[in-house]
Amino acid sequence: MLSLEFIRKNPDVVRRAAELKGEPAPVDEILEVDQKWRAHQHKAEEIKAQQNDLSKEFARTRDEALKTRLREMAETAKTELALADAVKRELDDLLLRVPNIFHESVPIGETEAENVVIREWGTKPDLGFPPRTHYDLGEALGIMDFERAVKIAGSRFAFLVGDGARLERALVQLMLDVHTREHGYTELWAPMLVNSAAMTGTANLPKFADMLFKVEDRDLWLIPTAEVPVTNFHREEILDADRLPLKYVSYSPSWRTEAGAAGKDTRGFIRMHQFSKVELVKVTTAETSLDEFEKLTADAEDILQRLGLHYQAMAMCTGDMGFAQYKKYDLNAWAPGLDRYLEVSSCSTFNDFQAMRANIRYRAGRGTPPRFAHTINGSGLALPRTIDAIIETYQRSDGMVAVPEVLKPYMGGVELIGAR
RNA sequence: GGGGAGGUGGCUGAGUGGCCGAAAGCACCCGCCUGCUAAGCGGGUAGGGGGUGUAAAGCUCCCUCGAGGGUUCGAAUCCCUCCCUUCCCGCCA
Repeated sequence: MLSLEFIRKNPDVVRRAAELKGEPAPVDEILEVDQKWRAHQHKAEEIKAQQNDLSKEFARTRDEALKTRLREMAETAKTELALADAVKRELDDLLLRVPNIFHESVPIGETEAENVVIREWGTKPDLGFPPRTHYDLGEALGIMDFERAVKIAGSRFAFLVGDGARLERALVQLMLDVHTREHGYTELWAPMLVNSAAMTGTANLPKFADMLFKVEDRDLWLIPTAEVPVTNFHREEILDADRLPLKYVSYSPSWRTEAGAAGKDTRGFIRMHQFSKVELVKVTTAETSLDEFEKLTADAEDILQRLGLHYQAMAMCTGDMGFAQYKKYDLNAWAPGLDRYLEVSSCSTFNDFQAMRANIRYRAGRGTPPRFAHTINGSGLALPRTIDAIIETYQRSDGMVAVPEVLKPYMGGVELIGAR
């Protein structure tokens, strides 16, 4: 979230950012409630201070009249504090609903049409024959099964079968190996159900509850991304600055209701209720976060390059960026069969927006006050669409799919999917 | 799931109604001492918020001893509920 102090001092900056993001921001309401809260707070504190003083006096004098007066004061203080607390809760709730501001380098725009391609790697491959889609090939090769998944779970679920499942596992291994051994990330295996506080820390709550699966009768939610448990790993902590940046990589399934995506990407292995993802997370300082964000994006891109997949890196415009993000890049891999780019990674930096919610701080030096950390994350990469791009890019005219060179060590001798 | 013990600052840990936001130790910082290092000596070091400052500093007040509620003039300390840790038993991958 944005600090109350920041909103007090820069209401116009906050209003403008919200407007360009297409998000509502209760700035005026906050300023109003803030006034109210401070008045109550001040009054409550005055009574309390007086009460504390007189209470000490009573300890000495044991004066019964004073005791009666103190009893009344205690009542007054209690009601006034309760009033102040109620207003503060209202204020806190409003603060959680204010979108983040964005970095000055973010392109201004309303829709995805105004996103900007900042990099392109490789070119669209010319296969020399009409490319087929991954779902067509996947079902023909028996490595993807959507029909049976519908039977046991519903739409937007899938089975990967045989070499399909193996391909997914190989990709996870490759990504984890590269990120831990070469990019310096520490692997985390994280809880995949988290509580409301954690969800609030990463800003999935309160605004986006309808995107999440919730466990009945418990304060537990299925994670929509490992970003949630991993970013919250250091919640309520004060870190030493010389330990930063902290770099974590975590493989996990991710669950999303895909509310609001009805009718979109219903065909194929693209937009699933459950999917695997290798997620990169950094916790860093204010000074280094933009730089670390670029490096994290490069780490994700490295995987695409090793896989030999053509992709574009896009800078998201304000309107397409989202509530919590300070700056965001999407990596879109080319899928020849679908004849379109698929978003396989989304890399974001949050400034101190998440850290403030999760209360993650660091101390820059002895005797200096703690500061809120900056958090960064990005997929490195999301599995289904990466698999799609691989299948469609490495397909052959005979309907079989070649295993990319880097994956061969992980495929247990399988070099060609479909050869039996 | 049943029963016992417990949750205090960066860490260890004392504190059973006011003198406690908290002894002591460790760690760390500053200074002194020392040829250097170690030791020693002196001082300092929790977080959040309000008010007052142009800002910082400072001053001042309030809150925080797992969370919430209660008793009391007054709660780290007493009572209740919940969460968590740990031990024993039960169950089970």
